[in-house]
Amino acid sequence: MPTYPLNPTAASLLGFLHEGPMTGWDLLATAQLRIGGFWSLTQSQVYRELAAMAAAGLIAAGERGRRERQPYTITPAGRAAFAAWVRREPPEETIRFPLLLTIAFGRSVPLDDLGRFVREHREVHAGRLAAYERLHDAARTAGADAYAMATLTFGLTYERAVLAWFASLPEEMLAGSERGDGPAGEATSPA
Amino acid sequence: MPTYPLNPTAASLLGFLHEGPMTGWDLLATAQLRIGGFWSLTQSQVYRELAAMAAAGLIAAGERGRRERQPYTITPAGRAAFAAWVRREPPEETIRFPLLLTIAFGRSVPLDDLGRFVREHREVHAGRLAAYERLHDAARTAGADAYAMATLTFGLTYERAVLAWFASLPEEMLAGSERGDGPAGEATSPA
DNA sequence: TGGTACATGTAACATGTTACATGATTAG
DNA sequence: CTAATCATGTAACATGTTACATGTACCA
Repeated sequence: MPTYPLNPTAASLLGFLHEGPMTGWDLLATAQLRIGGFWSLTQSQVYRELAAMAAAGLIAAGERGRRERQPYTITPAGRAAFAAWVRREPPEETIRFPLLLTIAFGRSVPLDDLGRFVREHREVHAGRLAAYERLHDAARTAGADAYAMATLTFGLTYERAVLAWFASLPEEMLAGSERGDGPAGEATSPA
Repeated sequence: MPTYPLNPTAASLLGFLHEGPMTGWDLLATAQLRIGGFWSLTQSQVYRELAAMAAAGLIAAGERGRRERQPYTITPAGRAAFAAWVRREPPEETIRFPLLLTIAFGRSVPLDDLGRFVREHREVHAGRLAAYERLHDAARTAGADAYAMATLTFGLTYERAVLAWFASLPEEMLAGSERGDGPAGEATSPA
């Protein structure tokens, strides 16, 4: 066995296929829900990895269902490849946070724009925190295992930290007029 | 002006070149220090982007110095391209955290391995927090601008949150025998 | 009968990673 | 004189992104 070199995206798909046969569409949805918070993937990647893994014998295509649904089943070789992957040393995380780049070069950004960017991102994170809170509660209620809880707790912790950081920013970075941000007017700019 | 489509990595290099001519080597070091915490880049990318930007007229190569050092200067076209880039809407961040994948599939990981992975990563983050604390202090003392402080504060906040999350994990996920983890023996396991 | 959600797939390109090749300069 | 560090660059490949093409089934 030459131990086909799995990448983390492919390995995750194999991981989900341990729970039963699934189609690319289902796998994408499952992955985005369960690992999407710390491992992004796209539809295109999913189909590519599935095709590659099928060619390598790690998964087997089943019969098409309705709407051309193409289910895949994990093979013994797939289980072996996954088992080898999951016990490797995980590399460190990478974060790519474009808003922080914009802030790092903030001297060059018109203040109105910078303020708008910061406020918009803050709202996005507030929304994500709310979503994690719902997911976390639901998982706890449903008696999810400690591994699922740990990942959800990470999301919660991360989003709270990001919001705390937003709150710590000096006011100038949050200010700036509303521009293109709703039904204009109403901008109660003080001072 | 067709507004050459900058990617964030190239744009960042242009951003640093506003401070004066620099070589690829210097740019790499500068970038890793100033934005490396939230925007990873490699040596190979730096040279590739510099070559592409020079070809596009955004930067100009100066005379070679000692040791083949090749300094680049930003051109007016480069400043214009950067100015356009920096006021675009920044996309959302992407995080790719392999350890969390390993935990998500933790059911399939031998407990000793999982514990070791978690402990090792915790140490890495403790080290990074310490590094951020030093950088943050130094920057404050040196009177760095609010933009630099904001990015350093992000690093601090993020690393503290990650460590808090590690501390919140159930003990089983941190346990497991020491294996390959130093000069064996001495394992004062209590209880 | 027309729009929306489902579902798969490809193509083209951009970006990121790893490894290697080459050579200059400095410090010991 | 030799090892370490500085410094640039390329090649090959892996991964990620965006856009498009195609068709099915459901539901109002």
